[in-house]
Amino acid sequence: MSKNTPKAIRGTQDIFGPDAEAFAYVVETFERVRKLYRFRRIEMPVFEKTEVFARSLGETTDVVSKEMYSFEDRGGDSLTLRPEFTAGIARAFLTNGWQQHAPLKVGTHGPLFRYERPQKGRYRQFHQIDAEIIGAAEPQADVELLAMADQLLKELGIEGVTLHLNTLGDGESREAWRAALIDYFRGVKDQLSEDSQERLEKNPLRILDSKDRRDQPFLPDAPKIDAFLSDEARAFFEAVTSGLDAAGVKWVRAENLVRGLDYYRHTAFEFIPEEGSAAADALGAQSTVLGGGRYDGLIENLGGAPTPAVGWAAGIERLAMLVGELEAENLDVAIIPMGDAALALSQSLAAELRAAHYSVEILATGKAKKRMARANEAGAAAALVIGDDEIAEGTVQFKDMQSGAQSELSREGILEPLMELTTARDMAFLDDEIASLADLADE
RNA sequence: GCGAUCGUAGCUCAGUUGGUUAGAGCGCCGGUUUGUGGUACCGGAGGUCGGGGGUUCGAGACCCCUCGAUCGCCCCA
Repeated sequence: MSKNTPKAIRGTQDIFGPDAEAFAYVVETFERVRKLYRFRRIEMPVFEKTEVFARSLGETTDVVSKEMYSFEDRGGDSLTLRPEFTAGIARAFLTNGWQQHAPLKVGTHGPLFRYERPQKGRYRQFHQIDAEIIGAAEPQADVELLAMADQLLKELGIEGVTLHLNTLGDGESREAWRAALIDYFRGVKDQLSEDSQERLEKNPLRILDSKDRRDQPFLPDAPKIDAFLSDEARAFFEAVTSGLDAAGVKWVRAENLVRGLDYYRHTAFEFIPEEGSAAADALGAQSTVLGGGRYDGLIENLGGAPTPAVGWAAGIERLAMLVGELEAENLDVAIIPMGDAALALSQSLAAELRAAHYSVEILATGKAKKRMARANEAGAAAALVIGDDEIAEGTVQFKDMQSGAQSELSREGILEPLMELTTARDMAFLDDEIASLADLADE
């Protein structure tokens, strides 16, 4: 590589091959599950006015105070590359009058940007899938959203990840709890870690999350949210948990789980790999694979009418790491033309076969030996060799790549054996799928 | 933003206390059949040792800076 060659920007990635297949698999699976739950697809701009995020997430959060890609456009407006989806969706809900569709279930995916120190599973341009229910105050919405997340992870074949669930209560419960936490931690302030001393002012809830050994002794006796929950908030949380049980979604209570963004109320959750599991290993220090909660105050914050909402987002790269590397699907037909006349014929043949929904690759360059090897490499079910002799006869050499058997068939005659070969291959694949689904059902 | 480790062919790595033309495996290209694969054998291409500066008679190996990756903290999906 020449030293003049430009390099990629720090924290961005170029994804190719098995990793890209895994990435696409995550998105495709999300799209499929999304439809099962009848979430509508939306597309969102990648940038917004800076205030959309500043007001939504909270000025003092790390995301807003030091991680946003903000810039002035030529008109002098301060714009920001979206660091998350929810704020922009809430803004769209208001500016487009989507109230008329409430309760609105929507899903999307795409790139997000955060100026952070890159690490495994943490990038400056990263990608998320996202699901939101806006305008639904009932716990049923939380349950449905979590059931969808749970099913998504199962469909992706991800194991060893569990739902950690907490409630932050309604606005009043949360404030009362927050005040009690500040009181409690202020009493032992000089014994806390430097980080937590700072958190005491900025975001006391986060102290509960601390991994610092100096903070640990004070955590068990810290005030619990449960003591501050209003009757409504308690009833709400009970409805969520019993709904999850009924839906067959496994969860554990995580009293210390809080979320970093200011807009969360009531339900807060994260799917986290179990300690020591392969999943935990694959993710390194980035433990949360999917997270979210209820944000009843957000839309009001942006100047709208009070509107309840719940949502979650999941990192596509992180999910892809848990999925592991995937191979591209096998090729159906490799066409190997020998000579110019044969090339022209292969192009029309390829068009016909592709119209019939067979995947086709024309291998027109290199020696026959090399091309056959490439057909094999691509996992072709069949190879069609065409040369001057075949053109004269109106035939093709049809080779079953599995058995190696080759026969000369009329051009029209290839469809039937081709269908036999590909369905045999697909049936074998389906048998495996059914077997693994049966295993899943047994659990 | 803080602390630590690392950076040699496309990939995974080896390069002894600094010393002549920097190596291996896999991959790639070619040959052993001028139109045929998965094995075997033979041959070949490919690296300004992340970049810049310094120490030295001499540096891939030592020092400094820089860029990047990885690990932990922080944060978060």
